[in-house]
Amino acid sequence: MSDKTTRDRIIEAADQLFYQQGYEHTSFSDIADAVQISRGNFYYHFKTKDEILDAVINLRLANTQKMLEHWEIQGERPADRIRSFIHILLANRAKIKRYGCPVGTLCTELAKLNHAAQGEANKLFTLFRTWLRRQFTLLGRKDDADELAMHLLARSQGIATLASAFHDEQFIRQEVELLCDWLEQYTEDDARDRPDAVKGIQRKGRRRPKQ
Amino acid sequence: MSDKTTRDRIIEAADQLFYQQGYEHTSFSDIADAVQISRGNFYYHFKTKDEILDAVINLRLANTQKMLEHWEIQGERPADRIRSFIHILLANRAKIKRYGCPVGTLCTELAKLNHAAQGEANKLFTLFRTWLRRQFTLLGRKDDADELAMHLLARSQGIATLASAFHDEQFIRQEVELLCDWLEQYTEDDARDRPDAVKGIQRKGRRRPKQ
DNA sequence: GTCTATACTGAGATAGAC
DNA sequence: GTCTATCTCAGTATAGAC
Repeated sequence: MSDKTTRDRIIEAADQLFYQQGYEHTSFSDIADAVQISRGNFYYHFKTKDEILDAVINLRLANTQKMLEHWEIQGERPADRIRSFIHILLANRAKIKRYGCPVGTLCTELAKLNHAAQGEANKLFTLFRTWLRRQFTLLGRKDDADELAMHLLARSQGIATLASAFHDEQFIRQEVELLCDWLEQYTEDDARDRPDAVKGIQRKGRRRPKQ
Repeated sequence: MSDKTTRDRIIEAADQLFYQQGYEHTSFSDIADAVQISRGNFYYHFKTKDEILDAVINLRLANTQKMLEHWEIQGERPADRIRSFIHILLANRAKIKRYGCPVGTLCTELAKLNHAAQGEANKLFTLFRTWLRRQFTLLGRKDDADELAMHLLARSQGIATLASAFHDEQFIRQEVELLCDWLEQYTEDDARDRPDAVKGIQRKGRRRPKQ
């Protein structure tokens, strides 16, 4: 179909704008301008703003799914896969510093608006949660896999929120290192080789120079 | 002054509404309705929406300052004071579950809007950061007091974000306990008495039943 | 399938009566 | 100090020409 292109371009533009400006603060005109179509034409593709939001969430769900599958294939051991998750904080640090986490900020905004799409947006979190839970289960933590998954998700969210508020990329690096240290204690093989790594999340007296 | 009452009532109503609905999503009518005054009267007290936002932020700054001073007086040891901070997550868990953290969600929203008051709102975070840094310094961690303060702030933010997304109060309890465990390793006196408490943020194999 | 024109709504903001 | 009336403007949404 030829209209598929325009529709997809609208969704992608909305995706970007919702992330950068927030859902409510993004108007039809903003999206129409970005895609270089008229506002009238816009309504041929989407009748309401909620419809666009649904489409954007579905796009994000699909992309996230793909990413998780890619990590699953690429990472041999579960610990490597979890590290892939932790490292998106580094890979996206510039955007996170500017706009926060795309998942967290959307869910937070929709929660305040008490928007009908809240449940859909939260599926993004659930996708990560389920995937992480599986990885921790594979690590032999089947009893507390979900707690660990939620803990890691929460840590990531907090890092994104503060990095954004303080416009501080270095903080992301700092906390990612702490997360990797934290992960080590659950990596059985590594733990056997380096028993002192289990000691704690934060090594006492540690101090890295600002770069 | 007799107008002080009305003005203060406006600020307090705006404070609540900005927290519950978000800044942008709260209209003049919403606030006017809450205070039971007409929109016209409203403009006698505040010329623009930004002015109300400033007033709300200043109110929050003052209240936060008072709370921190209270904790400072009430808590004998720095560790007790830091625990006071951690425990607001529990005390406010119902609201956090529904609306997230008042500081975090406001800063996140203003960042997306690229609003002029961003800097003012971030002072709320700075207030906590500076206070926590001092407590950790008093705990003898002067080299990494700021890192620890930021770490704790980030953990709190993440907890609030996920508790809100998943509407899960139990998660708050769970993570607060982890935070208290984490704090123990920096509590010198406690550490001397219970050397195993330093081992790690999360005790392996631990599993609490859901309550 | 794309465009223009236009209606409707609510929000921010002002003027001026009481 | 409080009110009503009114203005402007942007955002959502629709109808219909091409």
